[in-house]
Amino acid sequence: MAESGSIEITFDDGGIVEVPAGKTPLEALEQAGKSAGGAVIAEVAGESVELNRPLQVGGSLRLLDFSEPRAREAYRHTASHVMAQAVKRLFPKARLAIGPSIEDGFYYDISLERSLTPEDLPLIEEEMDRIIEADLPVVRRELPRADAIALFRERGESYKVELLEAIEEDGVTVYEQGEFTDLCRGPHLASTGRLKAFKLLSIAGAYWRGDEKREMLQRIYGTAFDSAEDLDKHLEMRQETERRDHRRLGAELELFSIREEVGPGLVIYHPRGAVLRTVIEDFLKREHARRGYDLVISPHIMKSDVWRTSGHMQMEYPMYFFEIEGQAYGIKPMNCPAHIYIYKSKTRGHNELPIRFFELGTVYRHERSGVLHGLLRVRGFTQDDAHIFCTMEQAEKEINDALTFAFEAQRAFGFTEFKIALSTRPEHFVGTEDDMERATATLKKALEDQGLEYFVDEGEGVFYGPKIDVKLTDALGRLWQGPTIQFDFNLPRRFEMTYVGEDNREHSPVMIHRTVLGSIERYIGLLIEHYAGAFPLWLAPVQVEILPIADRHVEYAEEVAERLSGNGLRVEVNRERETTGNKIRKAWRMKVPYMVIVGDQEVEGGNVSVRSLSGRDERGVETEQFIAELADEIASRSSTEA
RNA sequence: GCCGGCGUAGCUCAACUGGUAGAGCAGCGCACUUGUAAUGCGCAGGUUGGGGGUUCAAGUCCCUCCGUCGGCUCCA
Repeated sequence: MAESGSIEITFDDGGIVEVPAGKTPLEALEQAGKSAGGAVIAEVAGESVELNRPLQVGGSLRLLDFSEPRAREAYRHTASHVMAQAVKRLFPKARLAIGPSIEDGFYYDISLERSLTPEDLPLIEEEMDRIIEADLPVVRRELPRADAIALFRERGESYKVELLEAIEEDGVTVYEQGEFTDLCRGPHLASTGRLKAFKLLSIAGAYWRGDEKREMLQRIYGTAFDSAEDLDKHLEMRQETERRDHRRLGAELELFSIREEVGPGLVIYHPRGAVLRTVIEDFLKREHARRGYDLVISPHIMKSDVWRTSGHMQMEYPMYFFEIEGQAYGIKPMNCPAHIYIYKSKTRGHNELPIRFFELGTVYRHERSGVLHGLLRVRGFTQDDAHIFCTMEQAEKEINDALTFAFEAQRAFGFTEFKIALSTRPEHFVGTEDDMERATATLKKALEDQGLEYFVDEGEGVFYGPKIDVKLTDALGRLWQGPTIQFDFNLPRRFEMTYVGEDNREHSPVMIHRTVLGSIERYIGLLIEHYAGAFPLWLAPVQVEILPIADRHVEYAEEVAERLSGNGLRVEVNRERETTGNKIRKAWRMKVPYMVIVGDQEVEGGNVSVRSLSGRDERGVETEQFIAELADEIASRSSTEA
C-alpha cells in the first residue's frame, strides 16, 4: 500500500513504482526508467488519460500507441484541435461548433463569415505546421460548468455555450494549447509537437447538430497518422478508391450512363451493362424459383387509392403522382401493394401458407437532388423484392431460409464478410407489443440457430416491425448495405389481409419483406467497385475476345467464336486492322477476362493462344480444352451449392 | 432541399490579369497485313451546360436556371 499523498503505478511487465499524487504518467515512466516510446495516450486504472495528466489515483498503467483505436481517436482529436486553432488564428471571428475524430480522420464544424475555398486549406495547413512546430503543451483543466459557460461566452463561442448548457454535470473539462481553449472530454496528445503527419482533405457544409432547420456550418475534413508513410498509404488508398469508382468505370467499360438529357438519377444500361444485369437477374429468378418463390409482375403505376390504403400518401413518401382521365395515379415506390392484391385475389386457407411472391420490381422515388450518387443512389431502381405471407409459427423457418438464401447468394457474388444488425422495436410502432416481441424473438432465434454473429440496434427497427440488416464488406474493407429481412404488421392490417385457419375462422397473416441484393442498380455499382471492373467470368459482359493477327485469320477467328458462343460463351471478334499489341491493349482496358489470339500457327494447328487478365499466357491450347476450362470456371463461380 | 466546388469536342485536359477556342485519346479516310499492353499520315468534330446582363469585346465578370462533385440530411 502506498503511503498517503502518493500513488502506486503498476506497469504491464509487473513493475511497480510509487510516485507522489499529481505526477503524470510520463513522470512515473521516467521514475521507473521506462520510455513512453510511440505511446499516444495511457490507460490508468481503466481510464484513458493523456501522458501529461497529473494522476490522483494509482493503478495499472498501459501505454496505448497509434494502433489502438482509442489512441488513434485521441491523436486525431488533437489534430482537429490544432486545425481549429489555426482557423481561429486566420479567422479570429470564427466560432467553433464540434470537432470529433471519425473513422479515418477528423473534422471540425466552424461558423465563418466567408466561405472557405479549397485554396484556403494549404493556408490552414501552414498555420497548423507552425502550431506543431511550436510544440505547445496540451493542458487539461477541470472547471465548474458555470465558469466554462462564462469563459466561452466571453470569447463569443456561442456554440460552445449551447453545448455546455445541454451538459448535465457540474464539472467539465477544457483543453488548452497556447492561446487556444476548447471544451473537450479528451484525452489528447501531451503536446502539439507530437503530431507527425496530417492532411486537410475537403470542405463541406453541415448543419449545426445535424438539423436541417438550423444554420449551416462549414466542415473541414482532415486525417492524421503517426507517420508520413502511413499517411501516404492512406492517401494512396483514397486514390485507389477513386480508380475503382463505379461512375468512372461504368463509363469506361460501357456499362451504363446517366445523362442530364434523360434525367438525374435515371440509369440507361448500355449493351454490356444490360448483359451484366441480365446475368444477375437470371441468377435471381432461378434461385428464387428453386426455393419455392413464385415469380410475379406488377405495373409501374397504380391508382393513388392504393397508396392511400398503404399509407404512403399520408406519410408523404417521396412519390411521383399524375393524372389519367381525371383519375389520380402514382408511380410505385414499392412493390408490396401489388403482391398483397395478388394474395387477396382469392380466399386463402392455412394449407396454402406460406406464400412467397418474388418480383424484380422497378420502383421510382423522388430522391432529393443532393443525395443522388451514380448507381448507389438513384430515382429509379429495380429491387429483388419478395414478400412472404405465413403464420407466426411458420415465420421462424421462413426467416431461417431467407437468411440462408441471402448468404448463399452473396457468396456467389464473391462476398464473404458480413456484419449483421438486428433492429428492434422503436418507440412508436403499429400492431401489438406481443407481436413485436414475438417477431423480434423469431429473428434473434434464426440468427442464433445459424450461429451468426450480430449486434442489436435497440429501437432502430421500422415502425411496422423489427428487421435484420446485413452489411457486406468489399475488397477495400468498406461496408455496404446488403440483404434485409423485415416483419410488417402494418400492411396486412391496412389491406385487411386474411386466411382461413384450421378453426375455420379468419386470421391475419404475418408479412415478411425481404431482399437478397437490395437494389440491382446499387448492387451493380458495388460489384464494379469490389472487382474494380474485372468481373469474375460468369458475370463478365464479354467473356472472350478473339484477336486475329491479320485479315486472313478473321475467318478462323469467326469459326472459333462460333464454337465458343455455341457453348454459351459471350464472345467478340476484333476485326480492326490494328497491331496485335494494340488489340490486346484495348481488350485489356475493357477488362475482358480472356483474350484468344489466332494467327497462322493456330489456323494450322486448329488450336488457340490464350491470354487472360489473371496472367495466363499460353499458346497452342486445344479449343475443346479451352471451352471445357471456361465452363468449369463459370460453373464454379455461379454455384450457390458447393 | 441546404452549404461549397466544378461544367470547354464522345473522353481527359489547355487557353496570362476580358481581346474573339487548342492538344492527346476515341471517331472517320488512306497506306500498312501485322505474333502478345499504343503503325504512320490526313480529315472531321465545340452557339465553351441553358437563359439573361455588364462591356467596343465574355470560355473568362455579374444574375438566374440545370447538371455534377464533396458533405449535411435521408434511404434500396
